[in-house]
Amino acid sequence: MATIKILYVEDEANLGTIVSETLEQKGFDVRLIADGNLVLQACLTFKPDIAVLDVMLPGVDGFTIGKNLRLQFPDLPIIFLTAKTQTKDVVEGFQSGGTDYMRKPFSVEELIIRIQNQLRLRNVQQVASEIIRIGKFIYHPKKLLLENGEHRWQLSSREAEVLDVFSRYINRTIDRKTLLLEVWGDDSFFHSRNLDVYIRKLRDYFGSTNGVQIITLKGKGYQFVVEN
Amino acid sequence: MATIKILYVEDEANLGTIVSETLEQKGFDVRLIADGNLVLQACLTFKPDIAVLDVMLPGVDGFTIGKNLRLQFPDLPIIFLTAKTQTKDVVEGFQSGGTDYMRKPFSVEELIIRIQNQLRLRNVQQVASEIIRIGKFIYHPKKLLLENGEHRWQLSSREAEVLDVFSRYINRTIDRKTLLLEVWGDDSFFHSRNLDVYIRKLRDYFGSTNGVQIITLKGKGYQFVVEN
DNA sequence: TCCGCTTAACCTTAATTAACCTAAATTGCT
DNA sequence: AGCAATTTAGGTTAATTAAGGTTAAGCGGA
Repeated sequence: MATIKILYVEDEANLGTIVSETLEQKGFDVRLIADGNLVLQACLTFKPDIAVLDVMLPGVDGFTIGKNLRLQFPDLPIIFLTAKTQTKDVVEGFQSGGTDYMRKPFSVEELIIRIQNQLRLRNVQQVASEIIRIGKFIYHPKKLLLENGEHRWQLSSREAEVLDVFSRYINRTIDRKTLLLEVWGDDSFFHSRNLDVYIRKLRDYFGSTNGVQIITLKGKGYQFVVEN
Repeated sequence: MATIKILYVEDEANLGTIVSETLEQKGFDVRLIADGNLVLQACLTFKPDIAVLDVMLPGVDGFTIGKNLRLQFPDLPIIFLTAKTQTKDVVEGFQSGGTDYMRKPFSVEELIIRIQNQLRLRNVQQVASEIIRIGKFIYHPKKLLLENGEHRWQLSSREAEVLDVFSRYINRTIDRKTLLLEVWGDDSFFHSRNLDVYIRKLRDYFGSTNGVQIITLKGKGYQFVVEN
């Protein structure tokens, strides 16, 4: 594998420099950014393998950045760093799309270990995702095939793209905007009407008696309820 | 798959019991084991979705157990718990096959979050079967479903959000401000009128003869009285 | 204690907004 | 051209918010 690229967002200059240098000594390619507003842009150009975000940034909230990153880069591992100690901050961190969470002060060695761990987990998961179980249904994302005991459906590509998103949010809520951004790339009015059409198609596939439901959360999105 | 199964290895009896009970309250199926030598055996019979290992076990070293587990169960998420603070212990944790690592003392809430995070990273399905008993009613928060023997109601998202708060305050008082802040995020005048509307809807669901009452405490909030 | 004032909560309706659904139009293949 | 998939369109329905009149609890002063 090529060098691992780390996007590191940290506003404290001293800390940022020290950590960056240490990571670079260990062979990582580090892009240090102090301004939270530049993160999305940097992700597009730098294409990091992992993002490390300080949460306590001036101006923008690190969790908000995390959420936006997650929308644009569904598979990017994100480690939050924060001085906050309350459990609810940890909760918020994971809900904001984080894949790991560390409290400050932290040791750089531990950060490195956790970075490597995240990359390892991501690889494991990517290999494993050939088949996704959705209640009594089985979805083959690579083949665009959805089946249950009785039927199999060859999905169209749009149908599959929407279901891909849903399959990552089993028994969780998906906001409409996430869906629109991931599938159509923007959340304009027309695409929104469009999404309605595909929600309808998925609901038709799942039926009303198979323990898989897409519940509308008006003004928010959907709850993808899957009974086991 | 039914509920999520957690293998929890902990030799301190008190701590083990408390954590197990809390996890069970949250709907997990927990197998508590005190003796590290029994872990492999328990994994074979119990088939957990995730393992939580205390590292400081008498006799066997938790890291060694982790390594063995990893050999036998390459995809099992493992969270190490330890009082050790040194970075090298964290390093050893991850090298021993761990997928996450927490320092003692820890909050059970954070443990739950990290468990769910590990499961999410592995695409293990979360359960939709969590239920809350409210007198003769059963509320399914994940499905936004309220039922008693006679009826079932698919709640709207706002109705469910308000009931979510109430369900945490069974036979206790909730102040109006708490409700407003949790559901609408602020306690402005309009949202306050708005809350009235939803209180009314909930009262309609519960009816006047089913032993569930929302009693007004004027100027303070509500008392959520539930007979058993 | 009783009366009246104040204020919070109740209740109903209207307005707004979001989502649903169906079908027609368009696009993009082959 | 013909077909399937996708997008566009618009009428319909439902959830939510906003508004305002009504009721009643609580409180202070006589």
